Amino acid sequence: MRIATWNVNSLNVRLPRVEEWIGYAQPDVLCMQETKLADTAFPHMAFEALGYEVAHNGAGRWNGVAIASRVGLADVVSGFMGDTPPLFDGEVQESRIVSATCGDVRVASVYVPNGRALESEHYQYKLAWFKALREHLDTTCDPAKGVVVCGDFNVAPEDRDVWDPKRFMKVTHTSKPERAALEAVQEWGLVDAFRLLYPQERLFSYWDYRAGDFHQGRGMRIDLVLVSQALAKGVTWGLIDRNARKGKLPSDHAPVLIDIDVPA
DNA sequence: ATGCCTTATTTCATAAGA
Repeated sequence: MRIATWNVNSLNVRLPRVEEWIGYAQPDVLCMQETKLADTAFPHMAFEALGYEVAHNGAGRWNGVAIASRVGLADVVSGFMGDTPPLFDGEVQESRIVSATCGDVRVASVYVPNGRALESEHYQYKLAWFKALREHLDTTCDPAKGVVVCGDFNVAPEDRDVWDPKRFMKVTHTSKPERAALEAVQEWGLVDAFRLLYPQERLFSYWDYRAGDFHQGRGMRIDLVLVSQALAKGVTWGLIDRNARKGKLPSDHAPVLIDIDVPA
């Protein structure tokens, strides 16, 4: 199974690039984030034409996550669970996770809140959201089975996952609490598939649009494919498709794809 | 030291991203 994750930064704008990419990357499952679409506006026909079923959780304007699959799409769940209590008083439920069973694998597409700044209430929300993700896994998934949680985690797991750690001292995406929150999710029973394939490499999945950051190599690795132990043994190949960040109207993120021999 | 760009919308200005 070839599974991929891509923060598309508006599927309205990016649909031609996504269609092109599906054409040559041929993912079995493509998780997308920041579709910025309402469910009613999702371009289902474009994906059906390519042989994919899609589960989408979106309210328009902000956020929005999707799973496109050509190996089946069952038991779709939008959000954490039907009756997840709000993370804080007055929370507007945001569209940041959708789950589905594709083939024999339970897949989640996640878009972790940005956090904005260490002193921001949005940072506290980010940490709370991570905790809710862990609880979601605890209550709805089995770590002994085939599980993939992929998406834009808005956390660089280690210093080597940012272009210059010195410049990430007092900002989000690299702080200890954020990394601990990500680790708590991984401790449920998930490993970073990219690091299985590339133990040392410093490769990135996001580059700011500004200041030529992409061509200067000023990036971060914040888009992750986390796989359960049962699947980790079957990870055979993968890459971050840096070419998809080039050219006309690119997303600011590149897709990450991973090939897995899924045990029967 | 900071912004640089891109997107969507309650659009010709603002919010958000990371």
